[in-house]
Amino acid sequence: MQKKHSKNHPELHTFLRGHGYRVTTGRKAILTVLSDIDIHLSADDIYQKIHKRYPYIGFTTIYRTLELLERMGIVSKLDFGDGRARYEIADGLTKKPHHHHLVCLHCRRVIDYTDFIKEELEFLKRAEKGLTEKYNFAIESHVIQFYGACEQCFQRNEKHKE
Amino acid sequence: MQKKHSKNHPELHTFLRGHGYRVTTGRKAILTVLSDIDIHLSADDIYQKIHKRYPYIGFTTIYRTLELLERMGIVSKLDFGDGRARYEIADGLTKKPHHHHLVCLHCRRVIDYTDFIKEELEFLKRAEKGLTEKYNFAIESHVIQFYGACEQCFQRNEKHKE
DNA sequence: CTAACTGCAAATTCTTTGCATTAGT
DNA sequence: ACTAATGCAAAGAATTTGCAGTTAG
Repeated sequence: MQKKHSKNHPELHTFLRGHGYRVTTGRKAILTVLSDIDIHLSADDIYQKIHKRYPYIGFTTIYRTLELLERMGIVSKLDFGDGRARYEIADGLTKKPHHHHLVCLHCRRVIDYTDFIKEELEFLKRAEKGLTEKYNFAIESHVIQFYGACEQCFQRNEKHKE
Repeated sequence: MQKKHSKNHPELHTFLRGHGYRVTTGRKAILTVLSDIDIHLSADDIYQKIHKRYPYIGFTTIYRTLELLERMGIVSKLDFGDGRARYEIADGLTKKPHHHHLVCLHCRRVIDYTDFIKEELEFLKRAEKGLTEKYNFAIESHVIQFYGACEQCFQRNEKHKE
């Protein structure tokens, strides 16, 4: 159960110091939670997780840290359409492969999936090339997301129809 | 310049009455703005547009109407990542072909594009089929969106580097 | 030491809600 | 007339900001 926060993220240290930022307890703690959980977390999720061990870290620090980490490309900000942002370790900085999200509109559960990435990449490559040429738009990122009903919610709904 | 609000949306009348809802001035006005502009508008955009002619229509009505129209599949709610929702006439209820959005992260401009829809459909068809089978997830909608730098912002940025 | 960072509380912004009143049908 | 719909003002929720005190390097 014990973590080694101090030495956990040598990259973080490099990243931050390299840009003149300081490596603080709060920043390490926040990154550690994100790494350990390794799934999209809201600011509040992070607050809850950290609060036990670091009661003095407030939302201000969390939001400011997330903004910083996002700016540095270490975390990605996600939106699942429920009015609160989620954050996860950026693609490429985790062992997890590139993935996307299936968002259940009924129970708000989110399923990560890593399938069809090859097809997706093919489509993206073409689209990005074409859009860049046609609109002179330099694509930096994309969002591909599916919304619908997860198995449980779908079944529950089917039952109601009977 | 003159509009014929009253007879503008026979479909709306059918839709609403068919579900026991009433056809009110506010609802007609809001749908009319969305149809006339035919581009993603925020609640505030809509408020500004109709406020001149219908000063008594407030945000409450706008939000409630948009929610209703969305629930009925007449308008789509969009998210461009800037913390405020946009709304546009749903695909299929407008003459415009299926489209997606390029969002400039720097000036927040949004470009509609209708290219690569065939490739996209192919990819989506496969992905949806596969995801439905693998996760028993009933896909209802999807979001495909590109973020980046529009021509102007990109050039401005390049200049700074020199 | 000193600039970057933080917590706190207050402010902002978008959106939602309760309730008395108004207006479709 | 009977209810759905509305306006108003107030509440909510997520996020941001000003500022004075704290801490990393």
